[in-house]
Amino acid sequence: MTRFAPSPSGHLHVGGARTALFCWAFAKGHAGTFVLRIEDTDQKRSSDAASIGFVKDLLWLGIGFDEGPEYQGQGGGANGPYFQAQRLDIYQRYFEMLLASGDAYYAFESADELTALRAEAKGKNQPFRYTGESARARAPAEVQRRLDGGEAAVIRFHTRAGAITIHDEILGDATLPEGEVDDFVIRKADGFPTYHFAVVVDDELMGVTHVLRAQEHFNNSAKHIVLQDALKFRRPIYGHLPLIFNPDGSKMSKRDKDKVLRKAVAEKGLTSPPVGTVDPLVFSAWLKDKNTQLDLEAAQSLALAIGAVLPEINVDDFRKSGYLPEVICNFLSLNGWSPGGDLEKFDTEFLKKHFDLSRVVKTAAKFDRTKLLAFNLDAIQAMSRDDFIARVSSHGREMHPEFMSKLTDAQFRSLCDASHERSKTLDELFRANTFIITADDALTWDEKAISKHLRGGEPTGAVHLAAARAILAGCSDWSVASLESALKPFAQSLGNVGKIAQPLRVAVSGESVSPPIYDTLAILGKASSLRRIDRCLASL
RNA sequence: GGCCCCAUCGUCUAGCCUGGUCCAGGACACCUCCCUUUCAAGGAGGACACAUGGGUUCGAAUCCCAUUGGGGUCACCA
Repeated sequence: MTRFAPSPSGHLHVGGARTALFCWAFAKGHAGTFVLRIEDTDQKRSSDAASIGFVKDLLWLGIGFDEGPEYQGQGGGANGPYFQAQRLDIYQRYFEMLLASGDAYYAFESADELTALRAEAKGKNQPFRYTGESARARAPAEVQRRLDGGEAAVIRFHTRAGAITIHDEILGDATLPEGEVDDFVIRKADGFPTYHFAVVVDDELMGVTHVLRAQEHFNNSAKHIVLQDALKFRRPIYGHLPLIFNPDGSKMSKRDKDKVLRKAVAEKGLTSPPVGTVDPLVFSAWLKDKNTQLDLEAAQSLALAIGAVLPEINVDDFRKSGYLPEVICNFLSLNGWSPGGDLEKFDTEFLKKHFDLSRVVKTAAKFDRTKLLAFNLDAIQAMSRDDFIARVSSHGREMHPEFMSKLTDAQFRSLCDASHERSKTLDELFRANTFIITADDALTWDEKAISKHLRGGEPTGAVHLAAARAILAGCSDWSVASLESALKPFAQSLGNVGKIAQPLRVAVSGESVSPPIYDTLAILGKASSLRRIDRCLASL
């Protein structure tokens, strides 16, 4: 049995997704159970209604769970509740056990006092270690009196002397010398357990046998081990997964979006937000303090307004950008694991069958979006025509409803056919072809494209365009094939086919880049194409 | 800074455990050429790595040690 145990969040980021995927694959490959547990023991961060929004990302990826919160037919189970905040009475029983055995004690230092001690240690370049001698020596009666008096107190675990060895299926064994683990807090002043305590109790009670988590948790394992021993719990088998970084080696985080925005804002010299994007007060506070983050919606509207492209961080970002869930899973698997040999492309069925801890790599990976994009392209090209149309259209209905509503079914299908082999994402076709849904009378032309392809050349592109217009006007059948046969002889008479294709392209699309020209004309239709050409000619 | 972990092309990685078949394989990116109506896509080639220094050994990418570099961690966050 494995578990994925994130803190509540509306979004799943790629690192979390990889952890979930590996936990899922490992459990499924061993006829085991995959549990989702929500670690919501931090009251400050756990109030949102959207607290488990990330579950929809999990399901989109195809990662279902056997036990956990009930959500769209997933979850349930006999070991609940699966929200830690609902398990307080359970933890309380174990606190009392440790208190009674002398393995835990009350401590009364305030957060400020501890911060000061920490700062002092830091100043001397020493690690901070809580030594609980005076607290442990306190007479039970005094402790009781202070508790009765309503004084704020935490419960700390009394870590016994001795080195602690962590067995890890991925990293091997590591031994922390005595004194590395201090008397850490297991119950906060608000009565909630800390992460360490809740994890240990829940993993035992839920029957978790294998704990796969990110490497940043490695040292925490020592704390978990001493707790398990004191509570007479079984020790799960650990596997700490290598971290995933940005290409520049920095940690991947939602802050990266703010970073990109700050840079774009600075480049544009903006001192106030574009109207209708971000509240001016929020904006100036955000500009002033580089540690603050805009919320997702604000960030997106600001990005749209200033033409910045936010980096994809969350699984949902990738979905919106038109990546395929199966490709995300495939690619994520390759960050930290490989099946060996030269095999790179595989699905989650394969992963389930072949995933094993011994082939997990020890080194951190840098997340390479370019390779992801290449994988996405490969997967799209491998789709059947009908599949592609279905998936693009479903993406379009959600992300680009206006675009979809302005195209007839036939137009959309032609556009798909013209775009299939060149689409790296499901979104590209929409972003690259807005000229199609622009009204004929509203189309504007890119100045550079006009001067190069219409005004330039000898004779000018405009002359060829006018000639082509005459030929097109005589076409009764507006299909790709007949357009081609109508235009080709003329084009060839000019020597270079580009002489006619480029002026036409610019005239009907406004830009020098579009799908193949015959497809472009066919999609627009005769009336629209001629109207655009006429307006273009008139505008010169 | 203490402690822990890690180290193969720019990137993800195979090979390492069970030294020789590795003057190190694949993929993405890159470069060149071809195709071509734009952008892509596609085709054919190419360049590119065992961090350094010591051992062990007939022989080391593979085993050992040191150095260097990178990362993690040191919360009443998870």
